[in-house]
Amino acid sequence: MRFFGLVDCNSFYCSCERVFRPDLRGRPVIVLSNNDGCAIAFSKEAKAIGIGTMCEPYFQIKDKIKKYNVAVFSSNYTLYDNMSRRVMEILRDFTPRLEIYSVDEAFLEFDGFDDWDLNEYGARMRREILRLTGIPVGVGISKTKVLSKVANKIAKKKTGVFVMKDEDHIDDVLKTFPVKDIWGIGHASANKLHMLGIKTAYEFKIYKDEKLIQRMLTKTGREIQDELRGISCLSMESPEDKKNIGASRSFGASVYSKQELREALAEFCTLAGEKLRRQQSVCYSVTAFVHTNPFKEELPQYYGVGSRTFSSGTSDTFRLIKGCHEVLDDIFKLGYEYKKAGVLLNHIVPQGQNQLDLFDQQGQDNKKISQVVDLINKKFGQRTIQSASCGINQAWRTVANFRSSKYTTSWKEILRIKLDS
DNA sequence: TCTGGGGTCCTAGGACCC
DNA sequence: TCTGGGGTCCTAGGACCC
Repeated sequence: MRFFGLVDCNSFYCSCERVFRPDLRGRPVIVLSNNDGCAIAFSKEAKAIGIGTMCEPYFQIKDKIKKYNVAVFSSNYTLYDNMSRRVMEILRDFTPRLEIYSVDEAFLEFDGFDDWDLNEYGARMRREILRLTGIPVGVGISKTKVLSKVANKIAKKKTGVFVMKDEDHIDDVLKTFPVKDIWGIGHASANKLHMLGIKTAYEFKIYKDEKLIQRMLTKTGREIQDELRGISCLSMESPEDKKNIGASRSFGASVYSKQELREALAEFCTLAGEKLRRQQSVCYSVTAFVHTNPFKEELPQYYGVGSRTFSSGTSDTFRLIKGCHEVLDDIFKLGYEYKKAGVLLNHIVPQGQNQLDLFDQQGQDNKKISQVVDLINKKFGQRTIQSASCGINQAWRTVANFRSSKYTTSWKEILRIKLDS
């Protein structure tokens, strides 16, 4: 018998912050999105006082934050990525098959664990992760990935570990589990199922007209139905190279000039190019976009987008920048208040499969420069060296007023402890 | 004043080919 | 009067995830 486990860190970003700030124990904590725009992570104390709606604008909850003395943080992805890596390394000791699903979640496959007490095994995972990282996690175990997700949600409400093995037990749980909370069933699909009179996961599981489900929810929905029935359709996946790479940001201040958009696009090309080179791929085209603030309905709105194709695959930041700047020449319109811009790299293939351009004998990519730039930035920190076209002052740069330290990745920011004598 | 970012998968429909 | 059929590839858009 094969089982799937899902381990999920509780309020991951908040938990990371709290590891290095034990004084925040018991106090509500939230973490804001880029640009300090809205709240994206909440400790259970924050949820308890009614701050827990994903992407609630920060400015709309400021009163509550003050009233309840909520600790507020800007996102510190350097810290979260590093803490995530530590958690995942511990999980590797518990199964030979681990799929890192996101920064705070992983699937585990248990094949040949029939005689094991999976409840106890899950509890051990929790203890070890908490002991070694300070991060609390929930563990759900069942017959398929979708069911393990269900079990994980139950685990969080209960003791932290929940195992569903036999059919009757699973059905009992599914009878009280809303169909809209199933992994993979979003708003649109839940509404469609409601129209069929399906409200619980159990009703979905036993719904007979599979052809109708296929037509309404596509193959994805059909597979979820089978997964609820204990038939595994979704297998463990290994990390693959990204098929799309993007970099975009909202601006910290309003942007009106082409020059500033040129800087921002150059910066995003730098970020995207680094990601592309890290997976040793090249892209054949780049898309750039700029747009106004859709929330400011009283202002004229504009969304400009365009692409450039390269004669050969590239991962050269400077070529990406040049392409995006050409696009900007096409799409820029004066007189708008721009709020966001971004770049997308398309048609990505492994470096080894790059088709060189017949008429481009010496190659337009300056591989050596990119390599050296990457090396310097890795050794001395991000943006130690970069294209001057990214600008110096960068008035448009995302704001982050409540950023914590890079406790685990920077000697300069390591935690200091004062000892009273 | 102030509203995130980065991905994946699936399908329908158009373009194109023989 | 009457104008095929089958296949592949690509892309845009929808839905969903964390």
